[in-house]
Amino acid sequence: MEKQIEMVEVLKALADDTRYKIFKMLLHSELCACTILDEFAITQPTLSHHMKKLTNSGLITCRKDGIWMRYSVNHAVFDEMKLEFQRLDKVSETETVCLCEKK
Amino acid sequence: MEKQIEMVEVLKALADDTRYKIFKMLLHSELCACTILDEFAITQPTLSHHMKKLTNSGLITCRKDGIWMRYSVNHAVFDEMKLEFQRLDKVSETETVCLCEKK
DNA sequence: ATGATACATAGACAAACATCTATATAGGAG
DNA sequence: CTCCTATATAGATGTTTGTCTATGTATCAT
Repeated sequence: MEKQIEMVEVLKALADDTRYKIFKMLLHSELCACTILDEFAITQPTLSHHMKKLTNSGLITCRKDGIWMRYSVNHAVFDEMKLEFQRLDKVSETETVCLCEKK
Repeated sequence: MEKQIEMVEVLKALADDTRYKIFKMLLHSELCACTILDEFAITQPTLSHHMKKLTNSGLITCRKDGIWMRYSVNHAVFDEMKLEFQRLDKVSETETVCLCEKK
């Protein structure tokens, strides 16, 4: 069964400069919060808030490792998002017709 | 030269239930504002506001046709967005290393 | 010129959001 | 148990956003 992802929630998670940059940082390596924090001019609670939005969307997962919280990309969700965009390109969904075509 | 798209701006444009649905409606047919409006329980000025966000991001284009404003997807931008996601998957950008790896 | 229709703009407002400071929690070291 | 470090939560605040009503603009038909 397919991952039922909430597209708009994932898009909202990525639709912020800071979070999009965090996402890109996590794409190729698992990082802990303090390492991510070093890259930004924000406070620790602000980062914590952003990480919550990212994990709530499903796009980012976290695991507790002693003192540290290690974050990484949930590639299943990312792949599903990309796949959804590919699908949109092909499928014609409801195919609305413009009512003003009475030229 | 490539379309220099502003990813986060495009993502912001799509990160709303109403706008995401509008985007999907426009993917396969050019539609005028009044036809789009029929599909939603919002007022005409609210739709106008959403269309502005979509067109400002570059993802949607519009052309005036007499009385009507006809909207459609700018596939160059949509393709560029998808391509960007594909690129991210491959390229390792800055490749940050976690500083807490002192296990 | 007048009226009707399609859309945009202005201004108001409540909800959501990004951010901060202060504080709580939880794990590890001594 | 105590202290330090990493992270989360609570509460406050200014900004952005989605929405509305009211009004302006532009195009077409009469």
